[in-house]
Amino acid sequence: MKENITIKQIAQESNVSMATVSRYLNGTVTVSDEKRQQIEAVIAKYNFTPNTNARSLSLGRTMTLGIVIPDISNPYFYSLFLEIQKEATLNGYTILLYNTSFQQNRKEPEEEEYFQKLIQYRVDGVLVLGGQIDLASPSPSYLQALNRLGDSLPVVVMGHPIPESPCHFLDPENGSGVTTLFHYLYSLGHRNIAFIGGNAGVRITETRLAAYKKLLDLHRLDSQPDLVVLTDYYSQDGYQAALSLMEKSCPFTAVIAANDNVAIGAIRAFGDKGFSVPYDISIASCDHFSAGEYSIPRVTGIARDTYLLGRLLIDTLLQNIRGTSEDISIDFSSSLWEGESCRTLGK
Amino acid sequence: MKENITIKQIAQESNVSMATVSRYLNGTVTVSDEKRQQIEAVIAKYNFTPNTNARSLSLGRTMTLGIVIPDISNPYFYSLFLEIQKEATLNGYTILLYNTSFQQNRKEPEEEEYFQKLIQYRVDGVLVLGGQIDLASPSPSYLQALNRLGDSLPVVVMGHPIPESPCHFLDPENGSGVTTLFHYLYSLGHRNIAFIGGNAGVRITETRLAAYKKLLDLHRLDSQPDLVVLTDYYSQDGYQAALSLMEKSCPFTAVIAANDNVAIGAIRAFGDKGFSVPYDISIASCDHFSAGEYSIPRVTGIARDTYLLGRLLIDTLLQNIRGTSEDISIDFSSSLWEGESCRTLGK
DNA sequence: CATATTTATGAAAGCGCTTTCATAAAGGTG
DNA sequence: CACCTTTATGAAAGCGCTTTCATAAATATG
Repeated sequence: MKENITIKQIAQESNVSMATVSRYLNGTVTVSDEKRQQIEAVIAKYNFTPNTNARSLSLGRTMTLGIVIPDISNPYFYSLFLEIQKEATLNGYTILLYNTSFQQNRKEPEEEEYFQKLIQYRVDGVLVLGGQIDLASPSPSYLQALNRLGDSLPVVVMGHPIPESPCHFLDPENGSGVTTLFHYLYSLGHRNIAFIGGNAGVRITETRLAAYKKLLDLHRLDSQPDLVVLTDYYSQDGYQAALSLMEKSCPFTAVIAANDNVAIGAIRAFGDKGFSVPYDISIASCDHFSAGEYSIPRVTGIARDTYLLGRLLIDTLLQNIRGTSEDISIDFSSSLWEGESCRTLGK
Repeated sequence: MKENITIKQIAQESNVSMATVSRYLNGTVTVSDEKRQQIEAVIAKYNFTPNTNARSLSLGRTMTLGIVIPDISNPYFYSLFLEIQKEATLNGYTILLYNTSFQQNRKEPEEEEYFQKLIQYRVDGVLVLGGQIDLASPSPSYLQALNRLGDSLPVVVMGHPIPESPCHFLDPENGSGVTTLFHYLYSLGHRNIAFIGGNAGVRITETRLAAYKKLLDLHRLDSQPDLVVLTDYYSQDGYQAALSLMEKSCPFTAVIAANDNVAIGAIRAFGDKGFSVPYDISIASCDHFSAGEYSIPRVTGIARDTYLLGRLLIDTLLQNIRGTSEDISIDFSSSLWEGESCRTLGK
């Protein structure tokens, strides 16, 4: 292992001062040709790379952005992340990623620990994408930790705004996806539409559920509690939800699922019980991604524009860091991707 | 935004020296009750958190581990990551994650940049999981960057060993999965077995392909070049591969796919052309994960023990950091998970 | 050519923390 | 009780970098 070599040593060996080496490295000021060559030679000789910690300490700025994300393997979050990372890099920032594997019933306050760490690392800004913020009522200690974070740094949160918080909020879920799906299924003739969403108590679910109920109301349809099953976002959850839907005796011909994975799990469960999608049951997903394009049948669903959203998130944060805070609002384009999982009723 | 407060200010306001505050924070030495209380009060008042950069600088150690991973959304890598993160945290390390979104034909040398950054950040150790190292012949500049990384820090690489490298290598792929699948399909009566693997030129693919060819040989079966299609690891690749398999006139009754996603894409393609899995064609996956458990039909495949592997990787790195380097070798348990995508031939 | 301006450079202070060294106070020993 | 440990504390140096301030050299200006 090579011992760490410092600017000081580079300076000595190339017969210049530390200041000059530093200036050469940062290009802040022109260095004479002669010295530049000496310096370059010595740097190359030792493969020298400046110590970022020391630099940050001296600069009072780390050029690092923290991002706290509940489940990076979730395609929705992953695509947001990719866009954010790209934009951050272009602006000279390095990303410090914390994947919290947030699960509702988990005891460990992982997110709070990560908030604390981000403060300690003195990152220049933080992006919080979902997680406990999405719970209908986040724990007091979480809220305190988030506020403390917002007090120390520029923070942009993707989720429902919390009153009096020093953070900035951006809430892309307004139930419009459910509305689109509902109208679509309704126009195909479906009147008994079930809803298998994400976890109860989670904001996004509540919003979608509210939209769902409002639509039932609008169309003068009865709201059947038995047609609502809330679970989680994985295939196994869709599977379980579909089973429980079938156990109840309330009839239904169509299902709105929280995302593609849930829809795929449900298709599997229906199939296992002898029902076919879309012939017996239609199913559509609130959150389309590539998994739904290769399943059998392909899952019809709402494709959200993560490209735009990711960009908006990082841009907002960068603006915050630069102090030119300015509230933006954008209509998120989302479109219906049609597979074969829905079918006109009664044909 | 709160201005940053330092140990010095805490010390002044609680009438002790900086040294005492530092000692209190790190618990290195007992501090008298009286002073401790003063200090605690002032810290609470300001919500003070020590600056990690300064700490690292002074300590010459960052308690940070770098991990470079080609695609964290890939379930295989994600499960490795979760295990690694858990173990690292338990040992007091924070993870700096770089997702390279490595793609073979990409021009940008992302990985090399990240190696450089990790050196600059003076992380205490690095884990490189796949990526360009998996190419049959990584570029010279990549190798140089990797070696430079290994020269500066303890580095553990998951991938095929490179001679003379200062890094440690751990190569979990030996083709045994393909062997298991082949025997399984053979025992079901299949003799015309196709292989749709990951990218050509990638080590893991070559290893699996070599195993595949050796098995054909062993069973005295003809090796048909038309039955081998190399693409990538996503569903769309499986889809394309299956199409191209059907275009050729070489008959086959079974397919070994690189992973579940590829298998699912292939099933889709066969279906689109009027063939049913498993009735017309059997298909099995080298890398089983949950996606294959909910597809229709469920995909039979090799489940690799990522729990064990992740643990081995991080343990090896930690040992390296502690200087107690010791080569371990473990047999990776992998087991056959049976779905419904394979069927006895001719019944 | 004398003076004013620009440019290249170095010395040294400072970023926020840890730790060595020194010292004073407290406790233990025969 | 004199002496030796142990324990709690502070002063100050040092980690590797940036940057201000000062200075010397080079160039421009009238």
